[in-house]
Amino acid sequence: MLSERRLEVLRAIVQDYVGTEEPVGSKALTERHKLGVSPATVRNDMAVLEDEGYIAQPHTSAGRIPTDKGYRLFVDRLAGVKPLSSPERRAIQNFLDGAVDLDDVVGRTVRLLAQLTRQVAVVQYPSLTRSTVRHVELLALAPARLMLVLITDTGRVEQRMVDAPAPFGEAALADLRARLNSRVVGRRFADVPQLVQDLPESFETDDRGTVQVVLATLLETLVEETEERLMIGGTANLTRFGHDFPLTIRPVLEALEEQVVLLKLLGEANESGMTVRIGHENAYEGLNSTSVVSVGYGSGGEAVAKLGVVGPTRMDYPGTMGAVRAVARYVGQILAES
Amino acid sequence: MLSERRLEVLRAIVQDYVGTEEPVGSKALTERHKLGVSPATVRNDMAVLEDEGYIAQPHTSAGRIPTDKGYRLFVDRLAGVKPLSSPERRAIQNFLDGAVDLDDVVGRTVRLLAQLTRQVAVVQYPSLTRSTVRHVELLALAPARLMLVLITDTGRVEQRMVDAPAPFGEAALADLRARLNSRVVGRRFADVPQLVQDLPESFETDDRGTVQVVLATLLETLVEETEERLMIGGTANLTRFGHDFPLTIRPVLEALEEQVVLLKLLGEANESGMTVRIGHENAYEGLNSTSVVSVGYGSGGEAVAKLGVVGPTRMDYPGTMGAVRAVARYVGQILAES
DNA sequence: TCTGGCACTCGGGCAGCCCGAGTGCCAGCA
DNA sequence: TGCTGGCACTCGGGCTGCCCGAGTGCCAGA
Repeated sequence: MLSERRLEVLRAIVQDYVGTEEPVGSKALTERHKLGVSPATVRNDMAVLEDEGYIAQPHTSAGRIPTDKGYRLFVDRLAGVKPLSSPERRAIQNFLDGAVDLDDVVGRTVRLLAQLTRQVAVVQYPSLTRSTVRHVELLALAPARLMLVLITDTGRVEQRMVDAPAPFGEAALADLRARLNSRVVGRRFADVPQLVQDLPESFETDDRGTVQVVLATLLETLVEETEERLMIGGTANLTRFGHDFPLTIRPVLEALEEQVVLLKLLGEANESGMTVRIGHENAYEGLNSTSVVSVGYGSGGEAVAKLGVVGPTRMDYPGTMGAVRAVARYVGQILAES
Repeated sequence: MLSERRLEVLRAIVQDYVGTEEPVGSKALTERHKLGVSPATVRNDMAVLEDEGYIAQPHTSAGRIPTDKGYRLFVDRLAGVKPLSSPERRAIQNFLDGAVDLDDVVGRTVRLLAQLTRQVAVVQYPSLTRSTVRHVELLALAPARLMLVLITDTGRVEQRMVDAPAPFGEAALADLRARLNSRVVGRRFADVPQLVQDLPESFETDDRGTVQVVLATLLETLVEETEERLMIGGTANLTRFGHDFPLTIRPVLEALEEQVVLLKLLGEANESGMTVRIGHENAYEGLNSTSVVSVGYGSGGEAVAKLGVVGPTRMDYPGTMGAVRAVARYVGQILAES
């Protein structure tokens, strides 16, 4: 167990290093922080912290920098979440209030988050599986060509073409549309399959095939779209990464293009609370020198999707966590209103 | 007017510099290319080319590199468009054929283009203004809450919420839906405004307000969506930019996030043929050290949108142009089929 | 008009040097 | 026992001076 003062030293190291990007030495520490002890004492503390693996020296005769383990301790025990200032809060609200549709909400959120944190922002679109159905529409573009449109309570719209095995009359179409809606509107997507299971039976033999194809397409859409979409922004902030950055930045850019990786990353995050993954805690190798701060957001009490930021392990955790949390909250509000 | 041989020297310089990324000297040139003259002669030619502004020296006692003007001449007069190999063509077709919807087509296109050219790819979604209407759908989510869904011939779907000033009956809704569709289906978006102009008059006074709001929303959607959407990919290729690249890459990343800038960039491109903008020819300052190769694509003979790549001015122009042209062609085919 | 020769320039890389920040250790003191 | 001041030591970074070689421009001759 580390003494109170040693924790204080660790905190000071993290803060200084985040600020200056340079290894911090014992003397500088005592000058910038009121630790009440001499550099020599700090040196002893640092030696202990290094033994325990919380800090490291890039090379002899250099200051110390925090390790992933050090940041972890800092986040868990030494740092709170820094709330945003009220002007910032107002700015967020104003900015998000102007959104006209879901794409716009997500787009604005991603820009906002990138700007606030000066890092790369990732926002997941509200998930289909947790959403409820607001409406299902079925259009005949040609006698045997239908279009299926799915509208969610979060405003998301998905459409699919359906090629019917046989021409499908306008009456049958209206019938199917009505029955489909009466069964699924307001229900969760996850429950849809069993709700429509027996629908084909109530149709005439001629139409049954088409109904089945339509339902199959609907269910398929639900499954496919479980691979969620997401939007990223603020990649220009990657240039603030560090000196050695051509090596660091490349795998990060690659990771950001792999939506699968990002979704997995966000997916790993805790259901409700905020999650911080530091450096090697990230499963994906390319992100080993980055930290990911993510949190769920949703229209009600329940999270329908996640958002977060990706930045260097050397980041301002309290500030970033504050911004992420605040933005998630406001987006949730906006979604609830629409 | 430059002699044939001097042009040949310029071509050799461009090719070598693109390959090696290093200033090329007279001796190396004569060794790698069969120019049939001595280094001394080449030096004289180089001096002329430099006077004319086609090449430059980073510093005395270094080789020459092409200027923007040099690349321009190279593209205009010295280089053709390099056709893809037939395995490449087959690969493109196979890759694009698997697409399930418009988002997927665009997504695959962007990945494909980035991979083929090893540069940053930009693909614009098919434009609404040049598209035609396939269907307009109108749904009542609540008595005074409507949803307007617009479906284009390219498979794009746009939706908007409409708050009606007064409750709107199911009959009136069906009526409006039918009339709207009979007037605009198959017409170009640009023609829609005047086609629906007199619609409100044929409705009862009670409903007229709502009809007007719906139409207003429809027209607004057309205008708003003239700010097109686009998708980018291959940003990881930016790391291959050059040595000095932290300075170069930042403004490029910023430009790539400014959709407006990109759209303008693509928009400037020629209607039909391929357009190459080299270095300072790009209006946007951040892209002054990049070249943009863009071309229109479309389902018929007509271009409905554009796509292209952004890369360093030092790029393989013939190869890039070949890839861009080929991809545009296949995407056009795919769109025509769907 | 091309060519070979020659003197010149200058950036990059290498070796050597110094400087200073930072360390670990130790003896002394509360 | 724990903190402190002092001291010797280490080592990376930056500066200087140097050389080398690629590349140039010019010129006289074929």
